[in-house]
Amino acid sequence: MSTSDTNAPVRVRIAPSPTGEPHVGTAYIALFNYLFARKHNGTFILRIEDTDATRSTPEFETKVLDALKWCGLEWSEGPDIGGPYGPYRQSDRKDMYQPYAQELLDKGHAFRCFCTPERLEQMREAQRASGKPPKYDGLCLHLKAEEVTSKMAAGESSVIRMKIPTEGSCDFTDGVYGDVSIPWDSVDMQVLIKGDGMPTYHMANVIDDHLMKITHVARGEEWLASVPKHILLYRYFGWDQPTFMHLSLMRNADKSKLSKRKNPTSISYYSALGYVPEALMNFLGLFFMQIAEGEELMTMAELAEKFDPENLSKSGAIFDIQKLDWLNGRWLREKFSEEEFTARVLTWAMENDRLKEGLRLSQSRITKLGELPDLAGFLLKSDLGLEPAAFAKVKSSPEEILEILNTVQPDLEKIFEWNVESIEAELRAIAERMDKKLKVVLAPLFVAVSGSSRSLPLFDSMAILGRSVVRQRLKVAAKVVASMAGSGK
RNA sequence: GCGCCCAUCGUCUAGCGGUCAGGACAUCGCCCUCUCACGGCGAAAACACGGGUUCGAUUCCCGUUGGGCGUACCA
Repeated sequence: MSTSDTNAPVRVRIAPSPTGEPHVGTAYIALFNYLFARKHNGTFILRIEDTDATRSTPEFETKVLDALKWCGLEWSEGPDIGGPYGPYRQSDRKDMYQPYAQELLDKGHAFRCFCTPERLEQMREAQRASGKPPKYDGLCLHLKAEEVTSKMAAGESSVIRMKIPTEGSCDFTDGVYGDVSIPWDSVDMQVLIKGDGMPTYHMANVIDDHLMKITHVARGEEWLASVPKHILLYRYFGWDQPTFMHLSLMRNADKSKLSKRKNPTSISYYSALGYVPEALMNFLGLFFMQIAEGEELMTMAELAEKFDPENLSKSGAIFDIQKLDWLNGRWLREKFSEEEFTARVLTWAMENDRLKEGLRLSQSRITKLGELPDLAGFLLKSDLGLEPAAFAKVKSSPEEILEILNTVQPDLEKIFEWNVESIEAELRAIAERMDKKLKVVLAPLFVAVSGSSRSLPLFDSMAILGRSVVRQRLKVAAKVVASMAGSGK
């Protein structure tokens, strides 16, 4: 199988999907691509993968772009600045995928499938029950052309699936993992075009990478098992395939894939706490080079210099916040002049209007300016240092507080757009559902979020802090209260 | 369950047949010092297990165990 011309100019991309808070894992993969491009005098591009119309939002897209810019990872082509291979947002490319899907249909490499999600679910359930791997059973594989047209004419919803070889295996060389062999019978007949006409990741990704002349696809290890589908598509289209490089995933302390449930994963969480982007990039960059001995404090330029994509670790590294802390501290005291440091602090305090909003909310609540740190300081603190005593003024029992915290946490995750109104609406709904007065539900939240019962308005505070910081504070509070519940208040 | 992948101090790692298994973070101790940090010095701390191959395995091969990812009309 041919791969891209090794003399072609290097073009790499970061392809985030705007379906949630910008993730440090995205920054990690983006940094790799960015450094790779720099190393090879190549081009680093940004493409928005918003083919999941139900979860993607323009707000998240803006946040992703902002977060990546905050990291200092600048792209040469992207949805915000355009470029010769645009558009760079897959939803804007929707119509481009149809002819390719038709081509596969015409060549017999793909077929229409009219199975309902319900049937597919039942099918998988049955397969699982009988100990077989869940896989499309091929019901629509041999529909006659007339059947397809009549079903289409009848307005039946359909998807397009790709055909997969039944024997042998897909062998390929990964830039990180080396030779990999995956049997075809473990590969499912992947949906290429969804019922809503949008392509799936697999389809859009291959077509866009080809059209955008991407030479190296560097992405998370979670995609390794999908490579056969992608390679097969390149073959079906008769295109050269790029070089694949799968990066081991960053892990939670328990070694599972880094997730917000177990760890703060939002880039905005780290910026809110006062980590500087240089330190975060320095920290993430350390995973892409082998420092046997010597200085680990590095600027982006030094990272690019020492970057070594040839010899990457294949096992996932735990996101070690203590090492990040150490690096961040060193950046603060060694890399910044007094002036630079002061400027950074001011910029940070004003980020997201944190300080400005805090002052606005404080004005009517203080008699002396000196009360500000106590009243609004929680908006700037990285750690509340919460102790059981902080809950003294909350009338509920520790058990009830814990119940409230544990109910609120998952429900706040459901909030689509994080703002004062949506937070208030959700919390009122929770109180109603729990059949408690609003103030009863809110009382422990004031303490969890601000560290005190005397505080700024809760909904505003939560909006200013941002969902990732609030998530973490609720988690910490639950832990503190749980320890009280055990020993009596 | 099935497929793929991974495996050195608590954590990140160096090692690519012969090393007292090196460094960094964290931890602990000492020094510096008006406190706390910073900084300096030092300590403790690892080759998952079992078979091979070899004069010799952390290193190469095979198993076992453990872990991860995937198994969607999500990416």
